[in-house]
Amino acid sequence: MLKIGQLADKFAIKTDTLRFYEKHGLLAPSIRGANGYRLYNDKDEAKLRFILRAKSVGFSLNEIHELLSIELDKSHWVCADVKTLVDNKLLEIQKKLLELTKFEASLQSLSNACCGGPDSAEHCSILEALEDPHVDK
Amino acid sequence: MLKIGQLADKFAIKTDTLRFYEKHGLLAPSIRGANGYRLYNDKDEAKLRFILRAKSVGFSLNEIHELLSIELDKSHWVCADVKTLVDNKLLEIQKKLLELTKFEASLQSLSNACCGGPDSAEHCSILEALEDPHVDK
DNA sequence: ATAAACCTTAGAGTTAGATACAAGGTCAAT
DNA sequence: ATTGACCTTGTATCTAACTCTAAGGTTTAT
Repeated sequence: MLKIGQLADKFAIKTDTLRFYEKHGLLAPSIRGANGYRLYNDKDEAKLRFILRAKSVGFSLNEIHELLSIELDKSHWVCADVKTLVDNKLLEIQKKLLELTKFEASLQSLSNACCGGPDSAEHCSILEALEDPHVDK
Repeated sequence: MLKIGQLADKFAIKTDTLRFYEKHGLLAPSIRGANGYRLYNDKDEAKLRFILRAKSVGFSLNEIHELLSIELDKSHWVCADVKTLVDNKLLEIQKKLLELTKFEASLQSLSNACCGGPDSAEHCSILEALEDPHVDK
């Protein structure tokens, strides 16, 4: 049985974060002490590990909520349900990757075009590229 | 001279966005009509184009603010100043790319491990991977 | 002249995920 | 018995970039 501070320390998070997760329906301690203190057992700890691991692969708290409702009632779900969540997330991540890759390419070409030296910025090719009314998007 | 709605339409943004940019010191119309209406001239329009183009390569509004203060007073800056902004942004984008690439790889391997079929989720390898107390991070 | 479409301001709400603060109760050690 | 570390609740704040609402004034077309 761990108190909130002990569990937080164990997973290198803040007590505030645990209360936040509780308020948002992700993880409530199984019991409270007579003094009202939150007490977390091994199952709670496993659930927290699940949450943090899901976070570490990019799931949002809302998505983790969905994952948890499956996790806690596995027999009513099938593999396809779980895989769909993962694949949707994958698509989302890939979309973001695409956008960032475009940003990267644009920035790189701006950077390459600029001398980066002590010359006045009056003819800086970066600024010119951003100004130019002929190039769009 | 364009009214706020006309300029907004021209660039496919909302009038709210233009007021927002004004409030945040990015773009104020050169003049106001006798009725108090905002009136944007060609220079304002060019500035908006600059802002939107900077946004399209990934700069935040704060960063665009910096870029604009250079753009509007070029002679007091040198290429190195501009290039530094671009290169810092580039590093930031690359850092995000790295994180998302890790997410992608993790999700992909979760997805690959799962049959995705109509079998009960009780032995779903995705859930097992997220549960497993032995694998960390 | 009246309705639709436009404009003004100030200020509140949204999303996500915390993070901080205030006012107070509890516990362990000295 | 008192200090300090811990816990409780509720509420507020933060970032970013809008987005929306309210209450009202203006323009344009019919």
